[in-house]
Amino acid sequence: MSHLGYPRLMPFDRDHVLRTAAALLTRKSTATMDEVAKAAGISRATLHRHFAGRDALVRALEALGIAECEGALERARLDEGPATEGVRRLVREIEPAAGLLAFLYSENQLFEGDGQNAGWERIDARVTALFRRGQDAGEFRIDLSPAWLTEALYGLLAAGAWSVLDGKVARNDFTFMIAELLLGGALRREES
Amino acid sequence: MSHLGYPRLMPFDRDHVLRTAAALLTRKSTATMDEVAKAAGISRATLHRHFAGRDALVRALEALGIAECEGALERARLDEGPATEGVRRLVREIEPAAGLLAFLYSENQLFEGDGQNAGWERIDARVTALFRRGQDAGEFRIDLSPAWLTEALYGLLAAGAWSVLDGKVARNDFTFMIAELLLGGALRREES
DNA sequence: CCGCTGTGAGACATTCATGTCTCATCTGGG
DNA sequence: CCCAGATGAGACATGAATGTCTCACAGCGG
Repeated sequence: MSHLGYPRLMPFDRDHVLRTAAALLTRKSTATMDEVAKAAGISRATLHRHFAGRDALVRALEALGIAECEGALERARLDEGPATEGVRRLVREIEPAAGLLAFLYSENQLFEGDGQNAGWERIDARVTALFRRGQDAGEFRIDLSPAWLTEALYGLLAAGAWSVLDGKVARNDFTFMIAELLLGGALRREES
Repeated sequence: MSHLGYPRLMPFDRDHVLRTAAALLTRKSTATMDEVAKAAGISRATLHRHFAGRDALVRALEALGIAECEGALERARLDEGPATEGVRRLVREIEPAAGLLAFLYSENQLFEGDGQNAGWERIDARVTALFRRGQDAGEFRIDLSPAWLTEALYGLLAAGAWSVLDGKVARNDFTFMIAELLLGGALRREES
């Protein structure tokens, strides 16, 4: 597996580099530019040719995360049908990006003070609106604010992603666990 | 507020330093030793006299977090009464340490590979046992594993702590929000 | 065949946090 | 009063990551 015999010159694949970096930084948020480059199979020089520095790389990852989120929001069609099903679709669609989001979730603590990226605000607004719609429709309880439900969703996504990475839970259970806990909670229902 | 007129020599207060460091690192996880020292009102030299380095400081914070957790576990008396009330008591008791735990929660991603501190394993075991007891008693649903409920609790505690820091939710709602979401979920109940 | 473009490898300077050290000063006890 | 202990301030060396640069070479098109 180490070398395939062709240490040839690879053309630069921006998307591949970003996704590899996301996967690495999710596991090791302090990885150096050199480690990122090696993980992506390119040289540090090339990495630096395309991303001015670590900040630029993280910002590109943030943009990727925002794009993935907005794609998931579109595919989940949050405006259609019951809000409950919208939440389930959202969790399902966002699952592939959960690792990247978990990294950004812990990294974004640094962005306080300089006004966070407008992209996150738009995403927040759409998710919050979903929970508010569910409350107005009588599906969701009204004693938990939409803002908190949104933050709780993020926290559960990150917890789920890390739990999968640590092998504490099975990847196949990811969507079910998060959606079920967020929607129904831990308490057993009295079945009708 | 800047100077009280007495820039005198302060005796070293280990607990005060640790708690100040925890508060700072919760907001800015990359704070330098110099920033930690200034925040605690001591010189970098003194800080380094008592903590061999950043690793030692983080480890001391980890030990503090473990101690706070175990204290909360004791006070919550998880073995008494319904597991549901045990969860509520645990969240209430652990609230003062939530910021520190949120920091350690994101920092502990680094500890992978070298075998994490045995203290966390003990805490994990006690919390997991609480959820399992609730399942056995018929209080909690059985299609969500105790391990996931434990991880979800950590994730919600971190999300709650960061939300309070960001001013997105009120500090007074912390315990209620976390316990209610974890136990009951977002769905509205059919009241009897 | 030749030249252009982009890459890999590595050298190099710079920056920054860290860790160690010295020295002056303050505090408290004998 | 004087000495021991501990702190604050700052200088200094170290190491790591970063950012910049050069050079050789592979691919690709004319």
